[in-house]
Amino acid sequence: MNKLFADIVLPVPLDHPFTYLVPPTLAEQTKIGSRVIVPFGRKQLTGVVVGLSDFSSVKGLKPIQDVLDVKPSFSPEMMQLLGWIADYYLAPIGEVFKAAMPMGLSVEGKQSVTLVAPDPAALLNETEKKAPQQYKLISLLAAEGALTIQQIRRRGKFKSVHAVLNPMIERGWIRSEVRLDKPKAKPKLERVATLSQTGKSVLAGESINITPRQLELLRAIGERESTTQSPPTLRGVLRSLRLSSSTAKILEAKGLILVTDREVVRSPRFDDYPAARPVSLTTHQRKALDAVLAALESHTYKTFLLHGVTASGKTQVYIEAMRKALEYGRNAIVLVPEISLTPQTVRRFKSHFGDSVAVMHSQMSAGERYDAWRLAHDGRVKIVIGPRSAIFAPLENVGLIAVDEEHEASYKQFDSTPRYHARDTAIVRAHQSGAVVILGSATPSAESYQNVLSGKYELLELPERIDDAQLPRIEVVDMTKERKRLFEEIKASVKASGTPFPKKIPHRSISQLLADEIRRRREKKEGVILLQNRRGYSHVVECQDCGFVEKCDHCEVTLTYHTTKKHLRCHYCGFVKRPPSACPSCEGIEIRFHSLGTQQVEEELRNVLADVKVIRMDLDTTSRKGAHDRLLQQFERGEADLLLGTQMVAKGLDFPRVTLVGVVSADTQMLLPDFRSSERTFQLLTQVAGRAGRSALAGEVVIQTHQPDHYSLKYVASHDYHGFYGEELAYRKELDYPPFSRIVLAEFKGERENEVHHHAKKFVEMLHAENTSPANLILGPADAAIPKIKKNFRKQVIVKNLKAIDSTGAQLRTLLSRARQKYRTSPLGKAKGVTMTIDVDPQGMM
DNA sequence: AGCACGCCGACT
DNA sequence: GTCGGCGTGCTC
Repeated sequence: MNKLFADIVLPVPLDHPFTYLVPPTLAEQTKIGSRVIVPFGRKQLTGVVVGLSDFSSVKGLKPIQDVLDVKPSFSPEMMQLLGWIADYYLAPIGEVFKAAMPMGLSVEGKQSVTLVAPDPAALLNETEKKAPQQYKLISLLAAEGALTIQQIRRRGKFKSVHAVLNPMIERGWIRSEVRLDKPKAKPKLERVATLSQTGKSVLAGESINITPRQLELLRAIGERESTTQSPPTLRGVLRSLRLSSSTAKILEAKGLILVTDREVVRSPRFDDYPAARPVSLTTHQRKALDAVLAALESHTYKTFLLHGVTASGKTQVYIEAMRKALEYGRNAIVLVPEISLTPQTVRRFKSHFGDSVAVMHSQMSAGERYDAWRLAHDGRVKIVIGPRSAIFAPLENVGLIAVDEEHEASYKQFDSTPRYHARDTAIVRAHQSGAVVILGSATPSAESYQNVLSGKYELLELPERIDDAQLPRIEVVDMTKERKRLFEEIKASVKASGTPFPKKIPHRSISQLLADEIRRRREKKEGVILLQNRRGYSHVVECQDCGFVEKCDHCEVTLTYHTTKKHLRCHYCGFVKRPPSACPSCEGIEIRFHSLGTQQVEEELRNVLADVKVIRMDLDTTSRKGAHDRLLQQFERGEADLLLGTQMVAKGLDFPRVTLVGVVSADTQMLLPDFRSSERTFQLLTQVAGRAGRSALAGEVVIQTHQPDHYSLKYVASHDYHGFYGEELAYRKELDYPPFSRIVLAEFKGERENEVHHHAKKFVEMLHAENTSPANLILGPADAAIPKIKKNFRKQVIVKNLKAIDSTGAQLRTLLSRARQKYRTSPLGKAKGVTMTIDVDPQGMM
């Protein structure tokens, strides 16, 4: 039976595929999973065939224009995975496909018109008086040649381009066609030369009419071909013999050589990798590896959570597991957070697996990314390493997926559809291909830890650092006491000198202890890393005397201060409270918002420690390309005493000379109005503490805070991961937060606040109207934690879904897709000025 | 999402 | 009179 119709998904925000006719000439090539070019409206788009059938009830179908793939870009398994993403994350299927394609794999075309009338001058005369619009268009086209509709509209200010254009196209004055844009990435080709049969005979001695230079070239090609086992590039041979291409042309014309194109893989500068030195595993590594190997052997799905303290050698476990997977003839994917995909990391994998590894990186050019994708697609590499999007690597038969630093929020795409989580997608992908997953982290997420407790994952632990390095000693400094001490000092000096008591006690962000410790490292020429996590926008009010912070009665998250309305508000449920004039806990009146940036800390450091050499690393100093690496190298060479920075100094850095890590304020992270703030604090502090004492030198960590009794600090100080998660999970369960519930965040954005609020409120009503399940709790609308960004007001609605009642989340997705459908088809959905986005499993609630 | 069509106010 | 605003509906 002939398959005459193809269902095709297109990169438009519509949930359904479109049906096209399959012309007989393309019937052979049109396969499920292949990219095709189809007319869509007035444009041409690249779509993907997701189904073929011999029947369609839709009338007026258009034919497929062209098929781009010989081998389908998307395997059935990949399409199934993308279908899961579309369904779970409530994303249009076409946009999911687009996200899974490397940039440049899709081609687009726009309608473009040219003047084809034989005598334009006559036409201009004819139209000048009676059809000024036509006159304008003709003169435009006569001057510019071919133009797209968009270009015409921009230059000519026509009311309707088509109204003017169409009659002229009908009369044959103008020709219209859809021109495909140049593809953004193509395989790079080089010309290579091989000897033909006659060529070989000539070299063997057969006489022929040939000049000495031609013979020289022929010999060189034959020689290189036999020594390197592959034909040499024409360019290379010609250049080394100082011959021009004309000589080669003559040889080709005489039929002595064959010149063909060969694909060159653009490889981004990772070619210089050292060969791996054999590594002996620690007993803990060995034990963890053995468990993974056993699972690999059974060829069935299984997920491990590899909890290894900082510098415990998790990567080596991935590497050995990958080696085994490859031995079984299977392929592997390694996911790493964007920021840790450094040349260093890549070289590590390359040194073990050489050219079997392809790297995907967002900083690579479109061509490089395209090549990496094709290497995987064509089966020319066995391993793909990359950030989030590498989970879409077109490898077949994936047997192992390693997700390094699995707790990292950057695995969640939050700024564009589809808002998918790469770690969770990895689990689904592994499930469908019977693969083993290793989730590695020094500070696993609460979600993964809970999955261990419930028996979904198996826990593997690396409790010791390699090379006998010790975990650092951690000290928590109470900044409230520090302030009292300062107060006493001032009092004493006032008494002694008789100067008047200052109106305000100066704010100090560096404690006595931290300053002393920094001085000691300077003397010993050891390195110091200082973390100041700037979160200037978090309008959290904190009592400077006792550290008291107001929390929401219902949500247990920090309340945010709204400058305009002068009140405290919860951005989960909308709860409002008046700000206290005096601290409810200690009756102190020194209540302030903290938001000290790295720059101010740097200034204070210079005051406290004379001529201290500081390298500051934050968005300001690392925005230029390469600045990041340059600063780190300076620090490594010992050109500065101290590296001061935001989050970016917390992760992955490995400087043996660093023996002190200071955290200027743990509170900036801890008091963020987010149910994950404690977890993030624990993770960040554990990670940054891990930068200290990575060699024989013992490390020390100083954490400054106004909340010295907070449980996240307590467990960081004692390196007690299990203790922390015991307490954290109890709190999450109590308040029905993930992992005991699912959360969906619907955000409304727009320039007019009341309009935005109206939309959010209506959406809440629709949710209530559609909801039939007690598993779904609807909260809001409420202001987002950052209520206004770039002129846009932000309101949010939260739906919590209790896993205890709705284990699969099906009821949640049903509710949301129904309510969204209702919203979209209502007048609100079509209104401009307010946009809604839906984020399933959001990582940040800011 | 784009994009075109269509129906209303403010200007030469 | 027209220019240009953005509401509305569609894309196989």
